[in-house]
Amino acid sequence: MESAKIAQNIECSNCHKQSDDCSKTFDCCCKNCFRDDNTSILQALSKGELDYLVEGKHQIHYKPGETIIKQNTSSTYVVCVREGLAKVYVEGVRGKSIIIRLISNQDFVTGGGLFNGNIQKFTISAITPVTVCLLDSSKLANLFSENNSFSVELLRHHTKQNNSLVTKLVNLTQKYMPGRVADTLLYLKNDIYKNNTFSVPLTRQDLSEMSNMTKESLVRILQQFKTSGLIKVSGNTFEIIDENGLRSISRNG
Amino acid sequence: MESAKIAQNIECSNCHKQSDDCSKTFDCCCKNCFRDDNTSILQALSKGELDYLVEGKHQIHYKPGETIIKQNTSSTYVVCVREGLAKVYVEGVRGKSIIIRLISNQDFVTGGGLFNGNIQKFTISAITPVTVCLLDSSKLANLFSENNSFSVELLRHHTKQNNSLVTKLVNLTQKYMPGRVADTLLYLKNDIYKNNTFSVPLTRQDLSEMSNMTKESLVRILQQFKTSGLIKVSGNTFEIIDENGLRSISRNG
DNA sequence: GGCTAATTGACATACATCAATCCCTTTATT
DNA sequence: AATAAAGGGATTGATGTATGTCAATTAGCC
Repeated sequence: MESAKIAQNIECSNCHKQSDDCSKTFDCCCKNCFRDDNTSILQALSKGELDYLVEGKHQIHYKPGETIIKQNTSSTYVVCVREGLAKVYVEGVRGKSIIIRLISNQDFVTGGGLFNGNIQKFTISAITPVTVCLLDSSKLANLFSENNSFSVELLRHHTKQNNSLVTKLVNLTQKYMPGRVADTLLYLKNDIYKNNTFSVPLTRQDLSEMSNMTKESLVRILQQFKTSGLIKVSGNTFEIIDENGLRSISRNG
Repeated sequence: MESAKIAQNIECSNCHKQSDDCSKTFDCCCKNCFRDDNTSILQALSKGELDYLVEGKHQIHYKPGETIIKQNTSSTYVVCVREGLAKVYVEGVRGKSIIIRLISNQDFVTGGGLFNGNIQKFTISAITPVTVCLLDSSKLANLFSENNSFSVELLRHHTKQNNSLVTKLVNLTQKYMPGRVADTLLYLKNDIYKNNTFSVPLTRQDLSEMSNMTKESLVRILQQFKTSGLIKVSGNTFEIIDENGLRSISRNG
């Protein structure tokens, strides 16, 4: 153990990492926190670069329902979620919305404005109480120019987002409702909660906006899945009984 | 005019540019051709870098209907269209496809595999006879690392594609058929042909796959637009009579 | 006990499907 | 050269169905 050296720092009460930043400010949007996430594109940054990025960041708390980023407005911030759950969605025609994805700890949203006029293409709003870091996107742009492996990571991030949008396009336009609900349930199980049983802070309306249908239709499909023995539902608690069954429904549209 | 110096080169019979490349090989995927396009992301490259990229390129001809890139296969090529019209589409469930966009001269498709395992997320096939350059994507990756303004352009390109996918997602899932057909017609007029009257080499099936509906439905909507005086249609020749009318239909879904 | 969300039912409709006909171009035949 | 046959796309009509809309009821929850 090399903890001797690290232990000189006070452990942050919130994120439980050793950091001079945390120890001084008790502010958990600290450098260590960023580095902790193996999937973060910020991993490619050196300590100095991370210092530069984190300096002057804003750590903000939002209550459920509050808007973090508003679609079609200009914002020079890049959002990085520290705590809680938020939804990224597009406000479409006639008041209908599509939830693109859910974001939680360490998730990173560039919003479509990077190097492109800073106009946000999504609205992001808090579902649970949320803590986010708002990073200055011009700093990100500077790092993009200076650190090549970081820019590769950022491009990869965009490529993946691109591919997931294409998949969503196909799933939402070509599948019947059962297939779309199956996709939503599998997304929650495998990508968000990573557990067969999970309790979601989402309303039926939210779930329907993830599945591109009305809330009434969503409820009906959930009932069908319940009586077919594919899932158990009790309020906001879901249990996936037959994942292969759901997969099959998803495949056949 | 500085044509004296340039005139020492033979003019390429095909692309009508002066170029030693063209003059020797009569191969129109020449460096001059690339530089000619103001919107090309390749503009950010120096002459030497362009040489590096263009060296070893493959210029290939395709007949109508031929597949240039096949979805879900691995390919280390990046496609750059020199001549003709091709469609970029996703093959979805139950044999249905969605045409994402049409590509013609100078258009550039990275396909979703760049820095991401080289698996293509789209199928690209020729509509008219098509000439494309296939560039080695690893060379693109090298240039990405070396030339910062090029990497910025590439990221911007991805960001724009991202935003257009989001728009497509909303349009195709939330609008009624008339709104979707209006979008397709406005796309053809403003983005592809840049003219009120245009003759498309597309079948009704193609148009329907751009609008996410069956070909029968597409035909019916076109009839409605015709009798409403919004457009004139005769075979494959379209004339936009009332663009504002179409815009209004597009907005209201 | 009142508020919002969830559920259920009856009904309306946008859209797909299926089948028939039409139209136009290409190929074969006399 | 004129005509017929063939084939594929375009169009139109009749019908079925997936899904949305509207309204009423029930269930949770500060």
